[in-house]
Amino acid sequence: MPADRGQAAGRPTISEVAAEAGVGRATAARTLGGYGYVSPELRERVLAAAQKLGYRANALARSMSTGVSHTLGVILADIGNPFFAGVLRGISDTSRARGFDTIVLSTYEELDEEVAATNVLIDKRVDGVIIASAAIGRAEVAHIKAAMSRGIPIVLVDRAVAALDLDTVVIDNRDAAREAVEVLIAAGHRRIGFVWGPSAPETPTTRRGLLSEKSRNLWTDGERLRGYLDALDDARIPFDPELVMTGPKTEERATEEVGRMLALPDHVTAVFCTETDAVLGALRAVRAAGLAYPRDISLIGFDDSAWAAVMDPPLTMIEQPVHRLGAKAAEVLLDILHGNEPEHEIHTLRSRLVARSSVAPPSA
Amino acid sequence: MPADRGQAAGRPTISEVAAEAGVGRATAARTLGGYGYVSPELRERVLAAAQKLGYRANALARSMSTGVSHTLGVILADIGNPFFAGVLRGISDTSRARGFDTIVLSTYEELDEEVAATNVLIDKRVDGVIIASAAIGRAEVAHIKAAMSRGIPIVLVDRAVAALDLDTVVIDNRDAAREAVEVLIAAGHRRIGFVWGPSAPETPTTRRGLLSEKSRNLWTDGERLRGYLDALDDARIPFDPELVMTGPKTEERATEEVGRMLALPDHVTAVFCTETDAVLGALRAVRAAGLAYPRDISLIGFDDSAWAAVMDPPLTMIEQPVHRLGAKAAEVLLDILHGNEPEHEIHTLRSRLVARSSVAPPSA
DNA sequence: CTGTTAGCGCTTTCAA
DNA sequence: TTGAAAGCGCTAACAG
Repeated sequence: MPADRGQAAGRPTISEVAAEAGVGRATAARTLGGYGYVSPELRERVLAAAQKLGYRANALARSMSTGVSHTLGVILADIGNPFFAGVLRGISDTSRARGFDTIVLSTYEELDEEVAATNVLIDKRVDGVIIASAAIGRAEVAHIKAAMSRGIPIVLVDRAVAALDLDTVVIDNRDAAREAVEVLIAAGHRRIGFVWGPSAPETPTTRRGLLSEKSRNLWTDGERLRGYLDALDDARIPFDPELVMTGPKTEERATEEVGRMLALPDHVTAVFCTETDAVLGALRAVRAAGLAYPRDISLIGFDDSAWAAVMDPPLTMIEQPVHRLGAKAAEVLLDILHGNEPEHEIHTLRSRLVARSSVAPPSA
Repeated sequence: MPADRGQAAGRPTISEVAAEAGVGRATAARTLGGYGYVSPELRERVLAAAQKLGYRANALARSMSTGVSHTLGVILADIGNPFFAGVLRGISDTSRARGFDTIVLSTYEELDEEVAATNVLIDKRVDGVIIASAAIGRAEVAHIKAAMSRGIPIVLVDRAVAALDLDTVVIDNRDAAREAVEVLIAAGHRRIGFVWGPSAPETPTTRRGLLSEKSRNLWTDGERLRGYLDALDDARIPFDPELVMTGPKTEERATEEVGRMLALPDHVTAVFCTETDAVLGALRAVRAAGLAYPRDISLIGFDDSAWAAVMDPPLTMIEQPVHRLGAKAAEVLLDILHGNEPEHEIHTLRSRLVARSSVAPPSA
């Protein structure tokens, strides 16, 4: 075996430090590892030797023998999405402060990727995992259950999964959506578009169909749709399937669909958007139709952004506590790692409707 | 030593698989590790045993003996910033495709954090590091040189560091800025604001002061400032320190400063912004002054966004190939890990000025 | 082609 | 208090 296998040039080991200091391996390990008793004298010598050689502990070796890697795994839909980027920042800020680093994997809502990501994290022996899962039904959670049965602490973030008894950090999407739609209703709207709805293979036209698992809603999407329906029900406004967008969840599609809703004989006078790209699409449709908000149409959307505030007029948006969402998830996970493992619960954080100027009464 | 130290419940080792299959450790290791020769027959037995026990290789142990962790370290300013989130996505997409995962650390432009992050990555024995360094002078690169001397391959992204001979992936910030300012000049502007400039302790009023190291420009900021100056020089427009923002780089400050430039007797008729938040601040200042773009003032900014396209009027912006920046950095690093290590070079990617509607001739 | 054996660098008993 | 020695799970010589 080549002498330098596994160690590049100039990476002294604890044995070398011990030799340099003229003490035993264990003594060096104790002082450098910060555990056990060591006389001040030897301690000094070891420290000096370590300093001289530029010693840095090999975290891998340490993890091997302690079984703790001080690394957390994070599985998200898309690290390039501002929402998840914010969540990740929350996670990494708080875990870093407690001495943990993070390995992040994006799934792009692909269940296969999620499974693969889970396996990677298991293999790398992360101490715990935070995951925004795309899993919906019981049939899709096998990989998570497998990880659980291996004793890996897991906390869910952004999306709850009914089939899993796990700590979960979310906002009340249903309530947030209901509140937003209520604002629209209070302003006098009755024809309110919903963008975007489920990307079902075939367009469901009933409430049941819309909410069914087959239409493959993400949990958040389903909740937001329910909130929309709640508000309609409370105001006794009949549900009209023509006012909910279906199909691929893209900005382009949202533009088309809002365009369609705007062209209906009994057209929409307001649109509620469940995501940033949906808002963008709606905005384009409004402009393409030669209309202006909030005069001709009112708008409220999910996921506030600094840009929303500088739009003219500024947009009324739902703000999620992105950083806090991640921070809380990390806190809960770290607590579990610290041995505090009470009942698993769902931690619901508060979102906030930021009222600006994209809502007005419907034009006569 | 407790029997289960380092291994949680139900994590079979290769020895257990070997035992179950009734073969030697090495044979099991060979088939599971995918190296060496194993007869089809034994191979089958091992695979079956592994399957039955739910065996997953311990990547940590593997790394210990091979000296390869299949993990890349990434050090960025702020993972919550859309630019870096995009870069990270590029990095993680391409490294993931080649079997590498990433540990990400944010520094918030704090050199201390950058040093700490570097150490963490050294300790965790990542195979290579990609870093957007805040280091400027020779005095600030010790941590990177230390990592280099330890034999860790490093590639720089987004920011070049003159004191370091490393592969570097950037865009030509100077040229991009020059091009943008030239567009403004071509439209007839001569009083062009620059937001934001260096956050020097005291406001430098000379070109030299502005560009000096003491004013602590990030490399990108310095380059963009140079590009601005280049364009001015080419058009023989005198440089006026009053038109460059100084102080903290925040949206609020940008609002103040653009407000000030707008109120000058010989006020600005166009503003060039070097960052998204600067654009946002400028937009607020314009509105606060009761003005409208591009009629009263023209605007061009760095870092295009989907929002910029739906503004009314849409904003002319400089688009950076964020994903590509990250992807290229990862490719270069992975190539080095693969043994291809030609000369270190600076890879300059193309940015693009996306002409929309925020530039018009100055109003008479 | 297979099994034995010796590490990788660290932690942790255990006896001195 | 300190050092010797075993072990974490895997890879890789080497002998058979």
